[in-house]
Amino acid sequence: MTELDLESELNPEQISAVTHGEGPQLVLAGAGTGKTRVITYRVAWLVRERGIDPASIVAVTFTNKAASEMRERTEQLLGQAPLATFLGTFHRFSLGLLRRYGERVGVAPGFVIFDRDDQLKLVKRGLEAEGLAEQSFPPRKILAAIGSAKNRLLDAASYAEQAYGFFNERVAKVFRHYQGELRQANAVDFDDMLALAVRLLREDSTLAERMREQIRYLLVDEFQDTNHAQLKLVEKLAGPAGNLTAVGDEDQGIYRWRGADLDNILRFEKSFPGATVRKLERNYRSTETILEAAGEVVSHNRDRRGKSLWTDAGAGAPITLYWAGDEQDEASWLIGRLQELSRDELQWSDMAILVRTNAQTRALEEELMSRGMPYTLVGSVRFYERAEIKDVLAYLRFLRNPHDNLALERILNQPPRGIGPATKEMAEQEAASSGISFWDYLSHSDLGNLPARSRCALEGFRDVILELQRVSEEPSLAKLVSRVLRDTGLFDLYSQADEESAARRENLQEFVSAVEEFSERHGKDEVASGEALIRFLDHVSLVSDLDSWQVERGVSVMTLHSAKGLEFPVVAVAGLEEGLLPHFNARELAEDIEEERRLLYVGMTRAKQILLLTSSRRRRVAGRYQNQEPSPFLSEIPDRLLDVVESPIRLHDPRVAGVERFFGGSLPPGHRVLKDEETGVPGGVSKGRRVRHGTLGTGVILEVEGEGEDLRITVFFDRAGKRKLLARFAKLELI
DNA sequence: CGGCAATGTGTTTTT
DNA sequence: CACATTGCCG
Repeated sequence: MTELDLESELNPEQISAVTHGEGPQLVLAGAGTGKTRVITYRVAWLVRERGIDPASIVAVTFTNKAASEMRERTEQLLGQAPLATFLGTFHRFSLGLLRRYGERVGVAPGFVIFDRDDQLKLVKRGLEAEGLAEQSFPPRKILAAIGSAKNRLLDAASYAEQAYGFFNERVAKVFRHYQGELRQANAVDFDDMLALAVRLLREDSTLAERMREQIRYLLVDEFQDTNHAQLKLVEKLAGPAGNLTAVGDEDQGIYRWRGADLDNILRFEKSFPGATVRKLERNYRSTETILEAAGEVVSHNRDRRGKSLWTDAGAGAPITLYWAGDEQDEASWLIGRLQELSRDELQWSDMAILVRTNAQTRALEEELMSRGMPYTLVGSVRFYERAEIKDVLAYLRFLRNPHDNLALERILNQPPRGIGPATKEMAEQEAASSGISFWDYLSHSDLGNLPARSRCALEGFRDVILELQRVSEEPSLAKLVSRVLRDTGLFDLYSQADEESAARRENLQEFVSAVEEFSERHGKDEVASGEALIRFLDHVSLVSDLDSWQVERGVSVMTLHSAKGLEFPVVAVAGLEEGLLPHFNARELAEDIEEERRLLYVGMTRAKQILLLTSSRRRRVAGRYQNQEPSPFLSEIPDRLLDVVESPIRLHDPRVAGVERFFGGSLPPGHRVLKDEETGVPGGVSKGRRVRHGTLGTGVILEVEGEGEDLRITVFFDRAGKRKLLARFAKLELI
């Protein structure tokens, strides 16, 4: 057993946070200041030095990955395993509560969790039922409104009460419908998990009291990303004077769009009066240059308490900013640069490329592939969201909960077994006229009223399910899954030799392995298969791709959001352009722009030694080339910290810069860009190009100076000789 | 009923 | 450009 040596392992600020006594404390921990360390040491200290029962400590993190890291490190510190402390996400915690006491808030045991696709389907059905067109009421928008209502702890009824205006009143109707269907299916959505947990604790004060007594110390990580429901949950569990340690950094709040409320951290003392507030400002991760640049950027935000990070790591290398021609050029320079760096002592796994949107990863991936460099793409194609996997999951969900009619709908004719829309419609009618559910009708009626063909198809489906239900009584989850794959014909669906089929087969096999691994880790003998099935389905709903990601193979490519909490010796943030970062959809509200700035801040502060930034003049967006302006955030980085590299392509290859670029994004009236086939050379205003002028005739470009409105072009006209023209006025046509 | 083709559409981040 | 949805035909 190792000694807990705080003095030599922690700095004074960290020590006071770790050894904080009773009452709430907020630890404002800047990027790289060792907040994980504080949490793990605090848990270890409470157990070791204070003799606190580990089971009475609850530590909530934002991702499962963070939780398992903390578990590992804490167990290491204590030299014992496994710890009885709850260490997991808000959602996992809430789900645990609901699995035990859910009946008190209206969810029957065995309820399932609807994913985003299910949610959208419910919204669409609600729209249809209310006679609303998807065009004027985009399902995603409706769903966002419902989600945000739930985050604010409004149920359908109270939402309807306060909904004003045309749009919101319709949302309220869809919301009511949506919630009704959830209940009918005995299902909850993601936001329900939190909202119902809060409701449970509000309505059952005895339970709340018991929980508060049991949880003697509550620790919450990434507090800046908590939403209203999560704050209320924390308040319920800790009590106003409770032993809460909240750790967070308002400069790293990047989940506003998901309901996160920065006020939770900015006005912490309002929720927890008398709280001690500490700051961790000593950074152990990055160089001075990186810290200063990132600090300058984020200092432009208004919504912050403000802190200044420092390090004694020394200045380090300057930040390199590359002005790329287009996204291929960007990828090629960036990855070339990484290749150069790998000749030093750096490994591929020491490097990460961070982007704002998943779409940006394409060009990067192509470049990495073509150079044969090892890389891992994080999170773009989620395993459990692949169609073939969702099919199996739908069967499992339905077996566990026959009220899950979304799952039923999915599997009814998958694989195709002759149950088309017409058959489905008829059977639904029959079920409805008998006043029973669709499945009850299928399993308990003789289907005599249906045409023979439909009847046979439905009976086939019924028999498959009934047989599988028998299998699911047996204890082995893995066996059930393979039976599902075999008996339903799902696996045979992909028996062809083509690549896609093979990939899907592999995925299904991987799924079976995942089930086996899960069963082994969760003691397969102890629980009945039904219980195991619930646990597995919960697990699937709660894990993300990032959770299983390890810095193992190659360069990591991921979104800025996924990068939170990680660090790499070399970090590149690509696509620093207006419209991407800050993102187009976040350009209106000051709060949204500040969040985009924080996103860049998060990205920059992931870097330990080397930070690369790129900004492209041109980018393919939805298949069309678009001219891009540099991100305004770039000008917030002091010049002296930047090494600027200009794409060589721009200097001599007008293909990339493009004529639009020279005209500041739009061509003057009367001008057009000739198609490449028309000129033989891809269009662009550059030296040597021939042009035609309305009155001066044809000529050749000698010089191009200035930009945008000030763009001046010197042309040697065949008839009129040398003339300097302001491109804004002169009607020049490239020929 | 099922598969395919053509058409049209929209583009963020995810526990 | 990629995806989803729609419409058509076997």
